[in-house]
Amino acid sequence: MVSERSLEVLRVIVQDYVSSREPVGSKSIVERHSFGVSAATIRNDMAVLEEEELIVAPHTSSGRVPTDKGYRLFVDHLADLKPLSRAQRHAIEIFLGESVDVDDVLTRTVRLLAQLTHQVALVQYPSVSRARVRHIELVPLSPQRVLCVLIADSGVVEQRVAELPVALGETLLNSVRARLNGACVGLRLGDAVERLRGIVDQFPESDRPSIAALAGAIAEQIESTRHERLLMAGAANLVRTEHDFTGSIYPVLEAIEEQVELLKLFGEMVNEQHGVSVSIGRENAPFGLGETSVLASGYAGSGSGVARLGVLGPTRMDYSNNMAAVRAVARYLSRQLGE
Amino acid sequence: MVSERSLEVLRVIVQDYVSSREPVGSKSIVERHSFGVSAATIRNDMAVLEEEELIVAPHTSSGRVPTDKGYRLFVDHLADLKPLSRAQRHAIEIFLGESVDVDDVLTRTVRLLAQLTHQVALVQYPSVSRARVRHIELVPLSPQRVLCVLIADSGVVEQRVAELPVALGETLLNSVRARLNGACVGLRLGDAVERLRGIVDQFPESDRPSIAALAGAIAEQIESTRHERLLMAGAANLVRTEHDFTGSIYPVLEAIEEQVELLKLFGEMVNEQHGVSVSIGRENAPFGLGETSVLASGYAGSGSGVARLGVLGPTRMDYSNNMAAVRAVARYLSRQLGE
DNA sequence: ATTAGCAGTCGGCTGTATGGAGTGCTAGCG
DNA sequence: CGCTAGCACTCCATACAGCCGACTGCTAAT
Repeated sequence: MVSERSLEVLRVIVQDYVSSREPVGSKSIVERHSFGVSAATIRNDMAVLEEEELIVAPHTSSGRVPTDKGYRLFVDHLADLKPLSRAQRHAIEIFLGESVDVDDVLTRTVRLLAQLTHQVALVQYPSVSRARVRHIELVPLSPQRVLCVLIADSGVVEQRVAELPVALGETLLNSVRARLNGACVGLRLGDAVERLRGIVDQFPESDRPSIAALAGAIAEQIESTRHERLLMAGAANLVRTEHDFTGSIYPVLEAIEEQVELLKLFGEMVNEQHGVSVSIGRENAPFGLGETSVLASGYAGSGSGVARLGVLGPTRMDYSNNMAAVRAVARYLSRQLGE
Repeated sequence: MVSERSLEVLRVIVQDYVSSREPVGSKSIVERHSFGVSAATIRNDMAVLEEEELIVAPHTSSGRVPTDKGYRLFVDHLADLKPLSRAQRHAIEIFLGESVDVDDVLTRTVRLLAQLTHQVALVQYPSVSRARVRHIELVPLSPQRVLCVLIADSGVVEQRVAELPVALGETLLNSVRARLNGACVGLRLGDAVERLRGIVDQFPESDRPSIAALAGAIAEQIESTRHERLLMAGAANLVRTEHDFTGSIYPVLEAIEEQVELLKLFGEMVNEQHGVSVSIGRENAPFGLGETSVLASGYAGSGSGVARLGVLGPTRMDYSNNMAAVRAVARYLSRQLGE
């Protein structure tokens, strides 16, 4: 039904439409590509593609535009990820190589990705549910307020202030610190939460309320790291591509800032460890992103535990280039964090 | 030259233009406000205002629009900061009251401010140059890598990994930690940097390279906190007001993401401790923000040291409301951090 | 000083004509 | 049977003309 050449036609329609932003007609196809057949033949092929709902004509007599289904076929079978240019690889090395800590490397990564793809870039903080506790530090701020610092082996540092109902002396605090570290270091964060509950009972009754407050604060910290965060960069790029949206980009930006829907989407997308997942157009409608495409890839932090990164942009985007960029950055980031 | 009534006319022109987005004519003024004079009289006043370059007519025969100079006069002499509504005050209390740490309170603040003003909100991290060292923690990650955590009394926590040329044993690390804390706790961050240099000499020669690496990492951390950061929220609001810009909002969003120019602008704006500073339109041209206005106010973190927060939006914005919101949020934030 | 009236200007909207791009269809060719 | 050339048709985009309405500036009268 759909001949080999028809698919080739679909490919060039996607490519030309992405680069020119104009519906592409049969004539311009034979001009720009050497199919060795005439425009009329291409038209027949296009009729087949339209029959299959892979392309559509915005108006009775205008060129054709890929449908969501067309893009889907393109990324699944037609797109060849062109490797990044030497300059681009170099930029990744240089730019990410200078990072000093986890926050820094993620901030740099998200900016870099926005620059490489010219889209909105998103990086999820490493999920630490499977990371392990490296160290717990308690710092008295005032007699009844203690800053709890939790350091995970992924390099992530969480902080929180605990309010104590009863003041704790310095020696007791030291004892608590030692006990906490002894019990929790090396545990997965999830397991640490349970262990924390048992610790309270090991202290004299009078101190328990305060120690319970401390343990509770740390448990909350661990929970809050599950409460995942997202870094964003390149919002300006969305504005640049505003013409590609039928309505306003306002709800899109809102959804991005809101984060929660986006995190859900990320969660559903990435399943395989490697490889870039693509979610196109209406597939994202439940998330208020019906006119956007999202590319995502998992990356592995050192404490294992997989997090995601990717880009978001109009359905009409350069999938080949962007998929390659996402893949490369994800790989490099995994390597960087693994060290 | 400019009569009392002329100024009143300017005021209503600003107000009406802001709320209607349409150039305002003499007729609509006498309809909507009770000046007790006719449209022709208003026209005479408007001629004076135009003479003074406080308003301008986009086309030969259309209503008038305030100029940058007109807005300036308005905010300096005509605007009355209407106090926030009871509901708004309540929202601030509720929303910020739940915060658990400095990062959290700033994130909430910037979102709140964006919501109250319907503009892009900006919050600068508390400058800690005058904050004091509360605690330094060293956590070995591997024999030659140590995570340095620096806790300031403003509640800010900085982290960085130091690479050691030679491994340090646990006891030595403990000794270094004690020495560092003994020397630096209580010092202003700026002073701590100098003190760090002297410490290296107190250890045996063989260990000095590694200890120098540690001290260097901490010194760098302190420096990097000067390297100021900005939180942003409400980018979607900028898109909503896109019509108010003659060109694209692309360069505006870019400037915001870039941060550096914006930080300069913030730095130049806020001088007095209290009160909201306003920078209007072309006054911001050197920063690539010639069509935007920026409202800013200082706020005081606990460790003293003043940082800024504010909003950015099109010149045509509701100055009265937004100045009130910025002032209220700055005050509340100062109080919150002061506790 | 204020007002009423009037002429003049210009933006924005509507309706019409035109050019051009692209399609679908059909008949003919290898 | 696939491919091609040609043709009639559709519809968008643009330009242009004309009209309406809003507003101003000016002048003369109060």
